[in-house]
Amino acid sequence: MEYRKTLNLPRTSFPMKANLPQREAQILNFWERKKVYQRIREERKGHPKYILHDGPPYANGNIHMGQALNKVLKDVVVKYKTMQGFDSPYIPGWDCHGLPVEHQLFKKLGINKNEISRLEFRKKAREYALHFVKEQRNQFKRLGVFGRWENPYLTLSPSYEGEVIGAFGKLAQRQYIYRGLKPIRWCFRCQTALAEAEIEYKEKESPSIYVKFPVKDSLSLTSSRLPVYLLIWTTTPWTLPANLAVAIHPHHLYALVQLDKEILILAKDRLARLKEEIGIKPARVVSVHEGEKLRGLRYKHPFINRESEVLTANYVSLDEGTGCVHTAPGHGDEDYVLGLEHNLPVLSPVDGEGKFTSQAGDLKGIQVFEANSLIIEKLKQKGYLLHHEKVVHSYPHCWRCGSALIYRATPQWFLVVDKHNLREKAIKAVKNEVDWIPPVSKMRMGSMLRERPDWCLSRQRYWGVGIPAVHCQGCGEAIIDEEIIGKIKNLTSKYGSDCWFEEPVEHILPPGYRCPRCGGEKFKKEEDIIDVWFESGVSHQAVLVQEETLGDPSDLYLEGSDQHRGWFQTSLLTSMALKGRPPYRGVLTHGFVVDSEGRKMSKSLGNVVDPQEIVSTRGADVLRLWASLEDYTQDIRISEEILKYTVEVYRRVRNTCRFLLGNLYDFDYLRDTLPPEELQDIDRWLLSRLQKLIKKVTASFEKFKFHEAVHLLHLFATNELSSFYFDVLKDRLYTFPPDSKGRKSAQTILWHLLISLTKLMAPILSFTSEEVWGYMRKMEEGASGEGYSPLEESVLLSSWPQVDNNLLNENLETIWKKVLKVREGVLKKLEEARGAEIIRSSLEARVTIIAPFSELSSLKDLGDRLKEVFIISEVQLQEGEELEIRVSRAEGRKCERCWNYSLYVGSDKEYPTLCQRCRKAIEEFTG
RNA sequence: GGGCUCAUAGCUCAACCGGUUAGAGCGCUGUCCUGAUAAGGCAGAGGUUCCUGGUUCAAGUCCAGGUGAGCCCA
Repeated sequence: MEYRKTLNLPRTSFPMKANLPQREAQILNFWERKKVYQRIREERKGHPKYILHDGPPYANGNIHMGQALNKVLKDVVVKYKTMQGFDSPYIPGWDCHGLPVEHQLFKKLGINKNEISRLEFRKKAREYALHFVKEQRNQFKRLGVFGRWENPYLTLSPSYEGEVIGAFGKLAQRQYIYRGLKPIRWCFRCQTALAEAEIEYKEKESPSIYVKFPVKDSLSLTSSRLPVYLLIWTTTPWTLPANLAVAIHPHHLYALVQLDKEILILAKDRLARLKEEIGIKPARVVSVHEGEKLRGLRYKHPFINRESEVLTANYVSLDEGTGCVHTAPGHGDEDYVLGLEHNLPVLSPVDGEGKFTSQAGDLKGIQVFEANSLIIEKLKQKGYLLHHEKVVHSYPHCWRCGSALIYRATPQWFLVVDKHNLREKAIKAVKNEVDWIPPVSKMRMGSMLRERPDWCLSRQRYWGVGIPAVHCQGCGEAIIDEEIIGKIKNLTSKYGSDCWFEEPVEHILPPGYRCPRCGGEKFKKEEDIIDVWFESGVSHQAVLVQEETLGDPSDLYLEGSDQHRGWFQTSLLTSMALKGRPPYRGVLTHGFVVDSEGRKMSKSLGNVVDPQEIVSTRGADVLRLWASLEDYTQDIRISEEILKYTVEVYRRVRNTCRFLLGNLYDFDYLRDTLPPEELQDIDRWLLSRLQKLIKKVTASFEKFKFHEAVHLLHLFATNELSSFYFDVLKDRLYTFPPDSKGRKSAQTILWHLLISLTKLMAPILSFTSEEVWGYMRKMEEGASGEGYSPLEESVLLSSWPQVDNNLLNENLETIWKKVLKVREGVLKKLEEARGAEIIRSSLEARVTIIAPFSELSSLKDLGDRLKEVFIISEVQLQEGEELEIRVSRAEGRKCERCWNYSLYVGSDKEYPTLCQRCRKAIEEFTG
């Protein structure tokens, strides 16, 4: 007889090979068809809310690994909270305005700003942004991310834009907004401001000059009667008319160096190089002073009737120049910031064409680069030029027209960070009102807030929301008026931000409007747009408040660590200023995706990993698992090796599910479940272990430590299930009569396991858990024969497994811990016996355990079960001094059906190849 | 250059307040099974805890410096 057919071997159509790319498509389809996300919303209505507010990714290009990671982490949080019973709607958003779209589009069109009208361009930009919103939406959905995808929030939607203007207006009303000068990169050929991304560095030849600035009260430094000069170095002589300070390093040493008939002040450490490079011949070093000591020293401008003084700054470097840095707040970033600190005016006597204005005196009308030689000549005549040569250096150029750029100060709109103690309040809120994960974020946020300058809100761009200000044509006054802003807000909310640029100014102004300063009647609209960071920064107003399913403040913002300066901060500042509290109760940050060496991804390094490729070759669940496998508080590595490992973990989980499904084919949960007291010891033990797993995994999810949860699940599947419990169970599952108590006891556990594990992994392995869930439902329908399953239609509609304290059994766990310890020793001895060719399969073995009485008792209690636990054919227990394990060949013959060795085999005439146990089973089977 | 941070087996992670011989899983090697089978079991080999110095009876853990890397700013 073919006894194999009398066994209850696993049966399932759940495939071992996942073939995720194809299968996931079907599951996505299932979710869509069954409207699972919508049904979650309906079923959670009225439950406590958990709001994760989506930081809008930029609608430009396909999604990259970082965005994929970010969205998956968000999805894991939302799904977990949902299964925990929260009403956790997720409304994804996109950042649609701004430079990257504008820049990319200009590139694509092959034109510049002057070759297209603003409105025409904006129309194209809109299409461009919306195109990528659509693309990215599909890519995110493909990752299995649940959310209100059909109606996301877009920063270019009229209602959002209206809120942006409203927020700007309110801040202005509360005097947070002012107008000031700030140097920006300027292309005088294109007559436009340029952003960092639009700058190309190219070699350029510039003059390199060393200039002497006469010191006024040199007596404080030296008793010498010789004239004393600060020696500065610059490659932009044309910025000298705007010189308002000399910066030196506070902690470096500066030398007074006597030349022929003069004394120069320069950094001591530069002296040797300068002797070499420009050939100065010092007679002697008069004295040496710490930079700090020279602070406040006054000097005369070399050709303008003006006095300024020496300031100290940490950015002063001794790598080049003289250590005395010519400072023109209107012509450089560092200069500007230093100037702000010392209340220097932002002098910038240069117009949009790059020509000097009347502020530059007799240089008026001369183009700045052409003025270089005139200025050098002037310095020479006055005797202030120490040295002059030419250098070739890397210099910023316009990406479009290729001309050299200049720094030029222009009027900009700012948000004052110190108004009404905003900065202090924000820092306090960071400290006391927000939960930062990981905790170091708190410090980082705090120190960034402490240091940040006022927020420049204006951009000289096309693609964004116009700043709702008007300028009086008569006196040039820039006006922000509550009434005007109210009107713009309404118009914009209805028609979108184009209306600001479309409508003539008269339509916007209230009838008979006059300039509050000069009474003028003619106005023009502000042309600048609002910084996109301001747009996304007010999403708490435009989204959290406006969307009735959400709420303000939110529970969590979850973004990459770059958002400490970005969204976390802009959102915090605007919320503090508008509402006096943060927009979030918690902030979670993750690191950046880097390669196997920990280096960032870049095209030039050739180490870029594409999420879409992972999805199409290995599946979204693999990507989701990868995102959950690593500790995201640090940088997250990805490589072929790591992906292979991820697939291995996935395989283990999948096969565990398959084994469970395969052994439950004839199990009807409602009919066959045994109550705990009727379960076998080992089964109750496993149930206790499962409760602990649920407890630990839940705790990990609560702490957002997904990698911990994954490790726990993987470890459980490997150590407790695959290598022990399942292995032991096989004999009972396969060889016991189908409806025997022993087998049903095992199956009861398997069912518990399957349902719990499937749920525990659902937030992460959403596709696979849904797939498993579907098989479970089908099984249930089949078993009950009623086409009805007690299981929810989707695992994501089900609830998180609860720990059943009644199933926890410390006593059992202690006993089994001992048994497992002994098992370890047995396995080692079995391996030795295998090596000595005494046995091959462990069932060929007979094991004798000699141990002290105290150790022996728990083993004895197991009785016949003990050999099952060791998967051997015979076990003998003996009392002895200390633990000893002996292995020999089992007696008797191998049962053809269960493969156990027994003396009974051969004794039965009817079933000569069976053991006693199988004989009974067979009778049940045939009878 | 400044702010914040990281570095533990080939990989992913552990190691409470400083306290025995730094632990797991995967991978690797060997091996068994062929009734989870493009599965599964067992055993074994892998570590100068990035480097240098210091504090301490004792350092992966604390301190200083260096190297490499990341985010942000300049």
